[in-house]
Amino acid sequence: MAKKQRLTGPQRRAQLLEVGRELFASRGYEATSIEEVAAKAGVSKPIVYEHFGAKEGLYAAIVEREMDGLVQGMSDAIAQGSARERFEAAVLVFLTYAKEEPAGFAVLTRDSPTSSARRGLTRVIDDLAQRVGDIFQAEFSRAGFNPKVAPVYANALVGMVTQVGVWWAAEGRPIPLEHVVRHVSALGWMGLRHLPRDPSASGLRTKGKAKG
Amino acid sequence: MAKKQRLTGPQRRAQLLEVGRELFASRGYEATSIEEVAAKAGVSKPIVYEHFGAKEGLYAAIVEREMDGLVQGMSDAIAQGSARERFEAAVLVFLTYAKEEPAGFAVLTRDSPTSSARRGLTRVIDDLAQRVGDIFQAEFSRAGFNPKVAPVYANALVGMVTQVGVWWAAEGRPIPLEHVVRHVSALGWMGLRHLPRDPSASGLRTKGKAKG
DNA sequence: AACGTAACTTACCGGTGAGTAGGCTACCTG
DNA sequence: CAGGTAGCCTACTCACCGGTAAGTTACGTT
Repeated sequence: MAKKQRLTGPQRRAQLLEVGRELFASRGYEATSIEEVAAKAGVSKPIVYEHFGAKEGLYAAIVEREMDGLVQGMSDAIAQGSARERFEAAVLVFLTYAKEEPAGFAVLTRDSPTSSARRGLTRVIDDLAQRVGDIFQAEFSRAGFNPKVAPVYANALVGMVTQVGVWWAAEGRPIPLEHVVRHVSALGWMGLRHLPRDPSASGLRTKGKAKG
Repeated sequence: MAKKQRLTGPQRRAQLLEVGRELFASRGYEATSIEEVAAKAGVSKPIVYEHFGAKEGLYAAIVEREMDGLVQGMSDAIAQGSARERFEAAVLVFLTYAKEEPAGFAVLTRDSPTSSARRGLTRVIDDLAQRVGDIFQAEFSRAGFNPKVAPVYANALVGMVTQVGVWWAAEGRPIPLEHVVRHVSALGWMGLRHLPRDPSASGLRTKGKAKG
């Protein structure tokens, strides 16, 4: 136990976000109690309410922070390059995030509280898919495809990467990050039909942080 | 309100499974109470416990039934045909299930109870991915690929179809089933690179029920 | 009609967890 | 040192929910 010490408001707030993220990640929203969060932060319950108002407030703040970091990283990744390079870069950023921020990743892939039912799409990943969908929509129109089906592809790709990330994390990352990125990229880009026996050569840049 | 009427054991059990499925689907596991299930079935709490022992028992029974139906349908679908045909057939069965059994689909894609932590893999979809992975493993070895990466592809494909299904259902199915199947199949088979402008001709059979 | 039993009920216990009222304490400032 | 205030705590309330004990009612069978 660290020495019980008074923190400033912002410091305590940041610590609570961190602790809450860990707990929501491992237990899920409903199964995590504010009491637990407070205890793990070495503080009493009302402090949490002072900072975040309610349980959902804490959850929302955590999700928003994670979302921003991830989306920011992905936006940077797809800013330039060929279509394929941008695709690979996006996969790389996503899986890097899954690796380096496992708790944040777990929160984003888990269920949200039932009450926050924003416009039918409840899960957070849907939000990400929608952002990708917006990008696709533009590209599709430009390339002469029917833009109405853009969300299908956006959701397919996001779901693909997400599920791989979930499996990879749950399994203790049995395969190096770069290999996973290459295989997923190969599948997304070339499809099952033209899978290369060893998908390696692709001018892949190996750096890329997800959080700002 | 229907006339309050005594049912036989099996009848009541079936009704409780149905009611429970609906509630778990819309609220999630933790946020659904047995009292709610009992009330919606027009019956008192102990009846539920008589049939299923505990809350998790009811949940497990529901999940198992849904899983069996879905996996059965998919097994049938991939029993014969070329690789591509089997792939398309599997996608068709999966999305047909999402369409015709929305509640069951929602239960399967939602979070599971935290306590049933079977060896790290908690979510049900992971289970499905594993079954697909087993199939892939064999095919990969046969085709001279590294079987260790088979799960990557299995999870990628399952995640792809799942997320499309979630989006499609949440959005009120804005696109006909056959179109979604064709686009997803095209992406999975040919990749982003060789997307056909109108992925239609493919000898797709349009029937296929998920449940037995 | 008497009986057995399957279906069902009321009424409770114990525990947990969200959220709050009101007070205490360390520290900075004049 | 006086006083304000930011950070913090104890001690509740209230509601809900999982699970159970014990008793009641409908109904087919002999």
